[in-house]
Amino acid sequence: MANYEDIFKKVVAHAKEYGFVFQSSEVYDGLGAVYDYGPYGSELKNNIRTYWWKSMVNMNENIVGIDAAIFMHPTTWKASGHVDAFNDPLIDNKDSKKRYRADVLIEDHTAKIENKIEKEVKKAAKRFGNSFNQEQFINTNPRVLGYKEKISAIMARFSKAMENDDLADIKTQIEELGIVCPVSGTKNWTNVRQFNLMFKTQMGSTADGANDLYLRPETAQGIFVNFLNVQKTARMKIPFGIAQTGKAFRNEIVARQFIFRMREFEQMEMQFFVRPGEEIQWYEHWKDARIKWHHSLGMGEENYRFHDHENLAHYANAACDIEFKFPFGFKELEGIHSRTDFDLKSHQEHAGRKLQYFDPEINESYVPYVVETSIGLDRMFLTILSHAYNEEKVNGDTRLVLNIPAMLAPVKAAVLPLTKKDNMPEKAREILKELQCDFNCQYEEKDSIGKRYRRQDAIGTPFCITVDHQTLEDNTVTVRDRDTMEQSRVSIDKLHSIISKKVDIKNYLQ
RNA sequence: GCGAGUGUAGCUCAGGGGUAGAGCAUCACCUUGCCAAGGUGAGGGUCGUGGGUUCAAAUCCCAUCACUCGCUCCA
Repeated sequence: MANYEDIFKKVVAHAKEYGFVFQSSEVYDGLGAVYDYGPYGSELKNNIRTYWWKSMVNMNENIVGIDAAIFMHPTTWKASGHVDAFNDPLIDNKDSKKRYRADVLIEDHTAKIENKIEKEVKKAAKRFGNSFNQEQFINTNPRVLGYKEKISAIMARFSKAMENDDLADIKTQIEELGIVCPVSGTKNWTNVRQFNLMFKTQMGSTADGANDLYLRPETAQGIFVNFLNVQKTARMKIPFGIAQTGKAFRNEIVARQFIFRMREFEQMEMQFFVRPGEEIQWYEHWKDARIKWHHSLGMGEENYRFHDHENLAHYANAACDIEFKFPFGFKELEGIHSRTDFDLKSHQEHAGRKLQYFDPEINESYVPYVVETSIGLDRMFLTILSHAYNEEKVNGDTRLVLNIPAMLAPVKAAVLPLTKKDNMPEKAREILKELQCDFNCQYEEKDSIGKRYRRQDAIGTPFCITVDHQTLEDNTVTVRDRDTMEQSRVSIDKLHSIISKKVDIKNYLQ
């Protein structure tokens, strides 16, 4: 395991050293859980996005794309459930290190008092036998009344504190009630804090009169609110899908594992709208289609697995993850969820507008069910980078190579004059010019040829094209393969097709 | 938020009270010319930040910040 961690460390260091990923705002000591993509990183990221887009949107005639804004009407997040689900006041016990929802602690406490009432009732029932009038007892017994008063006093104070955002009072209340941690049994509590999943900001240039907005925590809602727009304008018939890539933001509590978990990240999502009752069949369809997409990259089928969700979210009736074997273990890479009609229905209610589809085949209107595929672009990036990173032994020496799927490689070919003399640089630049238009290429003349090969290996360039003396005579060059290190001599006019053959997306899309 | 660790050159690290070091990398020139590490030279750091102790602090003390790991959290 330590070995895996070492490899992961090396991957992270490599990502920085070779301009793939930098820590955000590094000159200011960094910003937690935020990263920037460098020259090669941004190329790789673009290539991954393009591959996804082509295979999802361009290769499926019933899927179209959109690009929705990051800002959305605040009610969107009420409808999606994000506002309510993440307003919980949280408190930690310093001894057990356990975190609790403050409202749950207080509710548990009142539940205990309720139990006491029940006990009183049972006792009384025994005592009075058949003549026992439970209702009367509860309304008159001084002890029971005392308990009830206690409960309502607690709840009243708690609600008031919540309304006023008086977190300090909630803590005081927990202390005064003598609530102890169920694990450690102590009253050693931290302050009550609220963790917001969503980033809040303001729209409007003046502070007063500005509206609170959120940076979207998921891209899906941009698709749902545009459901009718897209369906009508692109004349889509169910079943059909809407895809989009874009940034999403989450105020997570801590940062871990490099770009695996970021506050600002990019999603590649597709929401597929289907007839109610057919969602599970489509869910299976997309599970299959998506795992095939992953396998198409040739990074080892054994490195992927499905993980079915046991606890389904409020909106889902089936859900699974595709997990990839990262250096730190199998982790979620993509989610496939059958989201039912929850989202569209909820928007329908909150917006007061019908979000329905008239299905001419069955002559009926309904709110479509949705099957979602949602993959993290940054996670996909990490998948590729960590899988591609290899240290090979070559003649007692270590070769560091990124075996990135050729189609995704940031640079497809490097054109290298063997020496800086005898017109070789000029010839090499001629070749570069020829290839540049179709492939991202590099020209390099510094250092020994071997050194240049290794530098290209380190950024995952599939081809190195070397111009030598013979080139000037017969227009042939050597082409060196990244993965095998083998060289072959080919004529310059074959270069285009040799590179194409390996890097064309067509070879990967089935 | 708790606990632990780390912060010295672009990278990896050494140094441990007395005016900053190595290797690699970078740049220039020379040399070589098909798989890294040839030669000569150069640039680059007030040792995370602030304060304290001291004649003197990168070094000791305190605080603080950032990062890493574990816990917590992660529709």
